[in-house]
This record gives sequence, C-alpha cells and structure tokens, in this order.
Amino acid sequence: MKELIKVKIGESVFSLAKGTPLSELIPQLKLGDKLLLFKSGQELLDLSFPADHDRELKPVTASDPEALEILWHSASHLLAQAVLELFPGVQAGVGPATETGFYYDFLRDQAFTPEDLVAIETRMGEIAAEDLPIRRLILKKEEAIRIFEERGQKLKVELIQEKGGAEVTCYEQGDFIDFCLGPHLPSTGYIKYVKLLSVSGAYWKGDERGPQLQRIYGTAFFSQKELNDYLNFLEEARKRDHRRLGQELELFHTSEDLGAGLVIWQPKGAIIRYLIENFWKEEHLKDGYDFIYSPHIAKLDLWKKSGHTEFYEAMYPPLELEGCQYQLKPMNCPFHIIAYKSRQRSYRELPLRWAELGTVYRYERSGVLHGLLRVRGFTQDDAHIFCREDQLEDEIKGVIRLAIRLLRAFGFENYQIYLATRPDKYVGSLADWEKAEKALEEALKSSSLTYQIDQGEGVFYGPKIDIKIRDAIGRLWQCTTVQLDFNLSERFDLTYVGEDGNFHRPFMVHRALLGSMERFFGVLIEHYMGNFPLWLAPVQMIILPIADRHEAYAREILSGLRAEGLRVKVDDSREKIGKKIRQAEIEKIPLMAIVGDKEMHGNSLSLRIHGQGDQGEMKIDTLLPRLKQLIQDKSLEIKL
RNA sequence: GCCAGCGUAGCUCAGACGGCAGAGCGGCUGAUUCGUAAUCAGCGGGUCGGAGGUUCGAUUCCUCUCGCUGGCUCCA
Repeated sequence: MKELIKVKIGESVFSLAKGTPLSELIPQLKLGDKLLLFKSGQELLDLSFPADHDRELKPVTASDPEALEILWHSASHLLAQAVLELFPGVQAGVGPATETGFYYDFLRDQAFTPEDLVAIETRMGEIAAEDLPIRRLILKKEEAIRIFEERGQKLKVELIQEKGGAEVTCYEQGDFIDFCLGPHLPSTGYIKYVKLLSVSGAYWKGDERGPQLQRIYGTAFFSQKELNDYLNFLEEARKRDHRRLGQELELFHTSEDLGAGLVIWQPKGAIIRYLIENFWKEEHLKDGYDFIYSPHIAKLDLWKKSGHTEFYEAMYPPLELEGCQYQLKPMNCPFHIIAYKSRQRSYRELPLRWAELGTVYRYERSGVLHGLLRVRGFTQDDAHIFCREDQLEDEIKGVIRLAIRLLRAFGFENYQIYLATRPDKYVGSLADWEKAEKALEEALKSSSLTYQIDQGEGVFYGPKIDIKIRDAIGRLWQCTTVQLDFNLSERFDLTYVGEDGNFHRPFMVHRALLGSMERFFGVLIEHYMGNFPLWLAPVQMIILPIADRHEAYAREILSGLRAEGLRVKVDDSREKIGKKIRQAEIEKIPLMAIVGDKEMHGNSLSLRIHGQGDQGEMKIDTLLPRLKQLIQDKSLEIKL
C-alpha cells in the first residue's frame, strides 16, 4: 500500500499515491488543456512532477504571469530539438528564457543563415503540431552522462559533470532529451506561436577565452495576437530608434572621420542640450550645489594616485608632453578632490556639493559602442558631495529628491530602484560600509520609494543606489547612480577639522543623475519619439505663408515671437501649403502657424498642432501668453 | 576585443558574368501664387567606405583596414 499524499486545490482536497504525477489530477480539475502547471508556494511544478508530500497547489494557466516564462523555456527546448534534427553533429549548449523570449546556444562550425532560421522555425511548427508529450525524467548521473555521450553532446556532458548530483533531472520530448531542471509545459502542442528573431555569437559559459557558440534568439506567445503585438512593439521600438531619429531630425552626427564613439551635436541637438543643461544648473543651484570646471587631461601620476591606472581598464593611452605623461580623463572625481584639498576644510563648511557637466573619455571596446547610449567621449552630469557622517543620510535623500525632480520634468514617472550592497572584495572599514548602507537604505525608505536590494552587487569602493527609468513604451534605462566612495577619500587622504579639533575623514558621494548628456539624450529621443515637448523643441513654431504676398506678414509675426524668446522660423519655400505642412509634420515641429489673406487682415494666425491637426484661427495676443506658460511649465503636451 | 552580417548619390535603397553606375526623396533652376500631410518641368549630384593584391580590365574576387548593425564579454 503506497503512502497517500494530500493535495489541496482551492477548497477541494485530493489524495494521490506518493510518486504519481500531478497530471492524475487533470480530469478532476475540469480545466482541460488550459491547465499548464501547478504553483506550490513560489515553486512551479509541471504536470509530470510526482506527488512528494502534502501541498497546497494553485493551477497555472496561460493567463497567469508565470506561464510565459515557462512557455519560453519550453520553446527553447523545441528550438534545440529542431536544430539537432536539421543539423546533425551540432552540439547544444544552454537555452533559458529571457525577459522577452528565449535563446539556445549551439556549437557549429558554419554560421546559421537567415534561411536556416526559417527552416528551423518551420520544423519547430511541425514538432509542435505533433503535440509530443514533454516528460520529466530522473536519471542516475552516470546514465545521463552515457545518454548525452552517445548523442555526441559533449557540452551537456560537461554541464552534468559540473552541476549534476547523484541523480539528475532531464526532460524528454520525442527523440530529444535535455539536461534541465524544468519546469515545462505538458506538451509541444502548446508552443504554437513562435518567432525566431536573430542569431549572434555567445561565449560558452560566458567566458571570452572559451569557445564561441552561436546563439539563436526567439520569442513565443500563447496566441497569434500576443505574438503580433510583440512584433509590433519591436517595430514601434525601431521607429523610435534614436540613431535613426537623430539623423532624420538632424540632432546629432557621427562620422568615420571622427572615430568610433565620438559624437557631434548638431544645432538642433545642441539647443536641446543647452536647455537641459540650463534647467539642470538651475535645479542644482536651488539645492545648494556649486559648480566646478576642470580640464580634460591631467598628469598620469594623478591617475596613478587615484588608482585608475591600476583598476580602470577603459583609459586611453597617455600622451607625452615635455617629458611628462598626461592622461585623458575617464572621470571627474580626482579634479574635485584636488579642489577639495586646495586648502584645509572645516566641519562647518560641510557638506560641499560640487557639480560639473564633465566631459570624459573612455576607451570602450569597439563592439560595445551603440549610438548615443554607449560612446567614448561623453559628458556626465556629475557631482561630488563631501559630508560628515551625520549629514550622509540627508545628503542621499537630497540627491534622490533632486534626481526624481529632474526626471519627472521629462515625463519619467516610473522607476526601478536598486540598492547594491557590499561585495566580497571591498575597500574601507566594515563599520563605514554598514553606516553607508544604512544611510542609503534609510534615505530610500524615508523618501517612500520602493526599491530592491542587489546583495553584494556594490562596487568595491562603496555601496550604491541605481535608478532605472521606464520610458514611454515600457523599456528600462539606467541613468541615475549614487555611489559612496571609500577608496578615493582614503587614497587622497581627505580630511576636515572637526568640532573636536581633530582630523576626520569626510564621506564622499559620487553621483550622476541623468547619467550622461549623450545617453540621456538618446533615451529622451526614444521616449518622445522625436516629438520634443514645447520647451525643448529645437523649432517651436514654423510660420507657413500661403502665398508670396503673405511672407512679409509672416516675418512680422516671426520677429514679434522671437523677441518674446520663442524659437520660430518661416517656411518661405514656394511650395503649396499642403507640402509645407507635410514638411513641418515630418520635422516634428510642435506648432504650425498658417497665414493667408484672412489672417493678414485679422492680424491673427491659424494654428495647427503637430499630431493634433487644425486648431482654427486665433489672435497672437491670446496665443502668446498661453505658449509662454506651457514653456515655463515644461508642459509635456500642448493643450490650449 | 570576439562571432555573424553590412557599407553604392545628402537620405532610403536597386544593380551587375569581372566590361560606360541607377531610382525615389532631398538639393539647385524655372514655371505655378495655391487654405491644413507631397504642383509640374528641367538640371546637377558618385574615388560603389579606405588601402593593397589578382586580372587586359575590379564597385563586383582575395587580403588588410576604417565604420556601422545584432549579440557575447566588459562597464570605476
């Protein structure tokens, strides 16, 4: 007589013989093929999981948030099955779910071509149609190794030898078997709506000295509609691509003649940067910051002292002048430190908050460069705060408040906040780390912000808070970082004289709120899809005269509005009004003022708002104050 | 840096067996003077990313190089 296991589902309790798969419960639950898995606490169990002890289970169906990840994982197995069938001799690596789909790594001499991907996708569809059951197997380690050796899957053998215990879990569907903890969907028939997206290189076990595998990326959904929605989302993201918009709207320019990762801000981008920087400076002054300017190079010895030559890999090679070596700066910190040390500091003058839009140069590896988001020369919206221990928490709070105030102005309302704590390798005293981590956490708590802790993910020189912002289509971007630094304060022997007359070590906070002007601009372009709000738009209004005889009137309006500080231009091309409007819409100019006979006689203009269409005729005197208000408020949309 | 792919007019892209280089948009000129997303006609515009090699001949094939793209790795 086998032991009976009690399984509670909702209000009902079922009994199962120990070791029977949970799939025995299917007929009684009346969910039919909607039932995908069970959830037991935080653990997901597939239907082939054997009843082991009394549990309370929750059925998981396609509408549950957990289901998608399992679908993706199962889809990666399906991908591997198709690839191994179509390309004998290929070895499978690993194949997990990602945040938006799945991938699988393969070792193969030839590259997978786009045609190969089509063939693989087709084969995946066929296997899905066969609706093969996906079975969970528990094998003795030696047996599992033998199975994968027979199949020539050496990478799998290596994984089992490394990770497997005495017994290992494998999953089997048709002739395909994989070393995997699961869980998985009940059968391949659930994996119907699949799209393979790309293929790229990936290192075996992430080690760049090891062999390089080919990684096939894909995604899958439970319905054609969801898959289409996701593919549309990708298309939407492509339309927003800041590299494309940056060129179309003439915001910035890169050129082979400059070198990789170096950016020219063209006039339309430069005016936006100017406006952002002014706003940034005003807000920093309000928060009691002072400004610093520092040079772009300094003696190599400075960077030896700071430890950068030793620890920082992305430095440009030094250059020699009159027998002395100089270094292009990758960071601003040492300059602010030198300013701090320019004289003795008293506890009375702390905290010092020194900000600089500091341009730095980092020799990033060529392969990581990406538009404005990863460049070699960029300007950080940097600041260093030197403060006493009793000031630390308030300073951090102030930084977070300022960060959120700035980000909100651009329409970023959703954040993911991470507190990264002490890693295994660290400098500074344990006591200082504890104080600092506590201050960071208290600052977050008292700002009533939700955050998650990244245990051990701090930098070796101090704990940090990172803020990721969510853009208009839900993507996350890392911009803000607030870091404590125990390393530089020590290396440069920073001190202040305390109330007690003794020397004390100040706490040093390093922070960038927008991150860098380049990256932030890239994110902004994508966030707004090039439709900058009125206060940032390079050209706020374009005046479109209907015929030549209206041009003088157009210029009259132009000079009037320019005198009021608006960025306005006149389209004096000899095109029809329809063409002028089209051109202005393409240039994403927020306001279009159409002027013809009617307006000339009525001393008015006919307003059209980008994306909103014709607003009708109005007097300039009524429009102007409203526009000035929108600009002053940094309004994100134009409502009149 | 690594794997894979790409580089043709300002932009988006065709093209060919190795044999005079093509379109649309933009630009310029002219005509049109027009009311809410493209008026018509004409004209310019190219070291086919750069260097070297093979060849009678290379934009096309080969090598190197620069730049870009998707990833990996990295990110004090």
